[in-house]
Amino acid sequence: MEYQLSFRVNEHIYLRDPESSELGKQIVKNAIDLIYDLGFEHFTFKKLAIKMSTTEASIYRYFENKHRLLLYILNWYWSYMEFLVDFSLQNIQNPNEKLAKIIELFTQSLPESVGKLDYNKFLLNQIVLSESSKVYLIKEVQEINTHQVFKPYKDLCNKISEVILNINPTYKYSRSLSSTLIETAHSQQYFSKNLPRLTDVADQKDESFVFNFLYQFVFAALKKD
Amino acid sequence: MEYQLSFRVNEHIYLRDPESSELGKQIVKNAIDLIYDLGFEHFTFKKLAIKMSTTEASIYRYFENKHRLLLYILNWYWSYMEFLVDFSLQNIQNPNEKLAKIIELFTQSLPESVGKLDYNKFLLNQIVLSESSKVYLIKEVQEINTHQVFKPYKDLCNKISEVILNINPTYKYSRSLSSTLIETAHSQQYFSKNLPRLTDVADQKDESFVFNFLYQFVFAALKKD
DNA sequence: TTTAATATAATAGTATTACTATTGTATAAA
DNA sequence: TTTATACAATAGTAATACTATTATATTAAA
Repeated sequence: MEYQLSFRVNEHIYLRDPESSELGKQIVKNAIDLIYDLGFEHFTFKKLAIKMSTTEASIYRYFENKHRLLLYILNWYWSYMEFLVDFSLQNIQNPNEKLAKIIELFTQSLPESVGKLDYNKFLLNQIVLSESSKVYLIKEVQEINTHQVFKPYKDLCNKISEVILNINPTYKYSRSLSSTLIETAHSQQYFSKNLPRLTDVADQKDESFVFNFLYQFVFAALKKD
Repeated sequence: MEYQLSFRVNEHIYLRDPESSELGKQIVKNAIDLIYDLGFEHFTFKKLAIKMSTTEASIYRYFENKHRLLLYILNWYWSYMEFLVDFSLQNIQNPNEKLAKIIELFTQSLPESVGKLDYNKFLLNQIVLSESSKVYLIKEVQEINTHQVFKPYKDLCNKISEVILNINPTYKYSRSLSSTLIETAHSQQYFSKNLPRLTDVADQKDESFVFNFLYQFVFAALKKD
């Protein structure tokens, strides 16, 4: 049995739903490839249009600007990760095991086995590591936040935070620890690869380093005295 | 007694040393103000030139592009923070107290009492919160890293990592914990202000929230079993 | 089955941004 | 007094971001 995964994305993010047409889907798919190749700063709608043999103006009918397109991809990623958390925690009762599983999801490559995506999981994961914080580290953050465009991120943190409170109901920083878990998973993976002296990774190919680091400090933080 | 603080910045970052002329100093000082006002994405050399009543071309004689200018400011910030760590740990013997002091430095407003700067400490601190990660989350990171442009950040982490190893000599992640401390201090302060649902902050004006959160988890991570 | 309405994307622009080659002027050295 | 050279301004070009308008295809109505 093979199934396709798809998520509804907040309609304030796009001008026209990219899921509603073949061109729209291709825009998102090709954008992931091209942002991976060029980095977000060098990525432009013109280059994307050339890659897809369409025109800039056609892409502008779907997204106001490249930031919105990145935000769309991240909303998609956060929704997907929340699904993956739900999916992976099925039939696990022990909350400690649950949290360990969550840390694994954010530090290892995304599982190929769980559902089929329209997008390349590896590339999606890579651009999340380098580009995700650029969707909220902007002057307009407060303004676009009123349109709930970060809701999937907050929902994801909430879900993790529930598991945390299950382990230690008196812990006062369950949401901050959740967002720190996610942000640190990303930054330490990025540092391991690009600025390893900011980490203690021995072998840059070692996928388990960030898992081990996060596992140690997240569980230490939750230990009751 | 009042003294002026100044740091040597890696010469690969600029075309002409901004410390070497009045115009150069003004470029950096005004850039901090304008990046704070507009955000890095909307900041351009043209706007900076108009603000300073000079020309774009004159600014280009100092910095190759706006990213290099931001990198210059961050190098300055990292050097300043390393100085502040050194300064603040004087006469503290207890390594636990030392680390508490370090967390305080990264989570409270920068102390006005320590030395005079050419730059506005408050604005410098604010743009670090929102813009600092943009200096390394770029496609060219590996290439510019070969010129040691991130050395002040690595030195700063090393210094913190020494204090950590003083507390727990067998802890295996002293550098990762240091970079996580700094990155988390920044991201949680940013979230507290702009996306509070990603944190557990009660009152957005509460400066001690991020300190308390970080203090709890850093010391928990270092506890020996 | 013809006409009208709608949806879609392409053409063809403009304004802004990023960057550079060249020129002009002031100061210092020969 | 002439010659360097240091510096910043003028005056550009190329790329990027964005938009108004037009063309075409499809669907719906008469």
